[in-house]
Amino acid sequence: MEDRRLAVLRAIVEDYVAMKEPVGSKALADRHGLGVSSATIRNDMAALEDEGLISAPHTSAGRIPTDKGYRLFVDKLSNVKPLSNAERQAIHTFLDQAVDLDDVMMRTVRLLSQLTKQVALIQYPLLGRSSVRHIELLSVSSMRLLMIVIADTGRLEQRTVDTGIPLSDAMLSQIRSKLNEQLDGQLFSDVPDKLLGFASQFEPDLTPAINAIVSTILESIVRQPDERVVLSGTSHLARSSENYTQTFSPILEALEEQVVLMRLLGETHDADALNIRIGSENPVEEFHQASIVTTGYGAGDQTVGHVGVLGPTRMDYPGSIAAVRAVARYVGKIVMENQ
Amino acid sequence: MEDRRLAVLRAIVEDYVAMKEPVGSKALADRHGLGVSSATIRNDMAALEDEGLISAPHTSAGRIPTDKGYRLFVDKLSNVKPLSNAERQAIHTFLDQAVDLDDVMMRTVRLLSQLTKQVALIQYPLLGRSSVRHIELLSVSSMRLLMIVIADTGRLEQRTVDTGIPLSDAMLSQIRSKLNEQLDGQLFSDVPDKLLGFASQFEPDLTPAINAIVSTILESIVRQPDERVVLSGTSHLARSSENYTQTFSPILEALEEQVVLMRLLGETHDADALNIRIGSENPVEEFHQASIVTTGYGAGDQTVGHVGVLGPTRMDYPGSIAAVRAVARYVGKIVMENQ
DNA sequence: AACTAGCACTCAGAGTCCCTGAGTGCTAGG
DNA sequence: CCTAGCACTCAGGGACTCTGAGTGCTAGTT
Repeated sequence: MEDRRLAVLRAIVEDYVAMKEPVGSKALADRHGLGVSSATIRNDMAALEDEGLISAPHTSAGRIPTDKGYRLFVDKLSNVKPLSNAERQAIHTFLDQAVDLDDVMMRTVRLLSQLTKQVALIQYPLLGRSSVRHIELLSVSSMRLLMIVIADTGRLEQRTVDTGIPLSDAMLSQIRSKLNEQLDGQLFSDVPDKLLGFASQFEPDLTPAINAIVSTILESIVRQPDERVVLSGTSHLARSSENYTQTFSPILEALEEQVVLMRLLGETHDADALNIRIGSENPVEEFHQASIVTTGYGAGDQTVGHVGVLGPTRMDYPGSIAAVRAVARYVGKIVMENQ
Repeated sequence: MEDRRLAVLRAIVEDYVAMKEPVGSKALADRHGLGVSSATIRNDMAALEDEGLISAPHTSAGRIPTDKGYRLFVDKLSNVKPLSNAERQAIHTFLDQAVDLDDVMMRTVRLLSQLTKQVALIQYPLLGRSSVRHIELLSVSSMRLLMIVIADTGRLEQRTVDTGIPLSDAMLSQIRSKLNEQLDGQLFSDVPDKLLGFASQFEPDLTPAINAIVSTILESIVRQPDERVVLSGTSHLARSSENYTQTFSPILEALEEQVVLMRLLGETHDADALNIRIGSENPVEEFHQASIVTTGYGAGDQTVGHVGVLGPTRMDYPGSIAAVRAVARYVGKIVMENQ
């Protein structure tokens, strides 16, 4: 009988997700082959309500799952919903067309939002976990140069540096080679150490210029708050959220805050495991009406970033999970194979 | 009397923009010092309606301006609304903090959307009008290399190239120097010409590899459809549009199409002049309920990109125009001074 | 003990009706 | 050419009713 109660919960979640309307005992008895009458289901529903798994918006309406109910469904009751071959195919062909990292990121969110009909988000590969491929220095004017850091994930960081003193081309290329000699292939997290005392390798009168360069490099790779997140598919959110001024507009606003997006995606729990936050479980106030499904991407257990979808708590969890997983796996492969 | 009719139109536009409600003859007579009675204003309004400048949503409501009415207002009746010093100051300090081109673009749309309470858009500097600062080639693996094109606006394009045959480091640096020798400082639009017969400068067995590199360069700079547009402030749109499922969701969707955004921003008319499209004047179906204010940015008469805002036809045109102009001027300065 | 049938009860939402007041157009007079 | 005044229109809001989906509970059945 305990089993049947859970079957009822599952049926409620599934029907509610499909119909977007509170579901009643009669509908359940009819549509799902539970083998009992609606009266029995009513008793079960009353029990489920006591446990806080479902609730009724008003007396004469059906029940809808609570956040706790969705949580139980996700943890215990949902079956994997494998992607169709066509969908798998679409992921591969669409992402393979990407020409550079920006393009990969953009295509990923596009694709994921189309697959899930929700808002998709992806975080650029974290610098801390990738390594330096090359550092380029270009003189812009006599006392100013452009520095470009290239990561093995294809991510680029550029900064202008005011050297304070003019640097000859010869000098510049010497600095460049020394930099690359000592940094190429190093993990970004190791870079600060490797750069300790870097200026001492050059003549003392160059020290201020060298230090300017070094500190710009450090700044460009440490700068965590700048970790970029891109997203797509906000129009799906518009379509699914009914009471829009109260919930929707704040969500849109929050989605423009990089810091908030980082919290949504970044708060890593179990490394690259799938992470689901349902309604009020969410750390950010604005998203108490929404659910988020995220996972890490990268090579093997090495997570270099996160990707996921955001939608109403009433979302198709099995479908979203499958899509996020599949896309994450493929993006990981693409980003890592460039090195 | 013709003058008064126009004054009435102006008053209607201003009141409607401020109140978001159809405005009636009595309200006009009270609030604006037109010096005539409401009955007279009613006659004027009837005339304006005959000319198609205003219309009534229903019999017992006030009037609202038509697209044609807004157009007349914008062309003839609106006064410039200068920005406050605080606003000017905000533009400077906020944009000066930008560390690279991506950051400039992002900060610009943020700022502009906050200033105007509307959706702000900006187009990355067009490659065709800027010139090559440097081309970098890095070997990734034996037969694969990473090519990075750096524009004088700070814009970066990167591509991976499969050379087909292995290239020694010496060879690579030779190619690199030749490339830069011939391309540095050239306008992007001249690059294809300059690269004609480039491969003939090297040994014949390198030809396929060189050609792969050359064609990747060409592809990366020609690729017009990839011209990027970024935007911000969609939540403002959510707040201002009332009948949202019909108009709002499609707009959001259209805003995710780069091609559409390009049409909105890109269709250059009078070089860098201010460009305003009101409601149905708009080339894109989805935006018939919206207005767009755009202008070019760059150095002097040299437009390298466009920037603007998008909002409901009922928008504060004088304010938007002032903000767009001021921001465009400053962005142009920043982007150009990096060279 | 577990299920079912049946019944009384609740209540959101849709439909109807009416009223109000903002706003109009028109006409006659200054 | 303007104004005062009047009759007219009609969206929007409030009050009311009705309906049906859905519930909880109890008594009966297996």
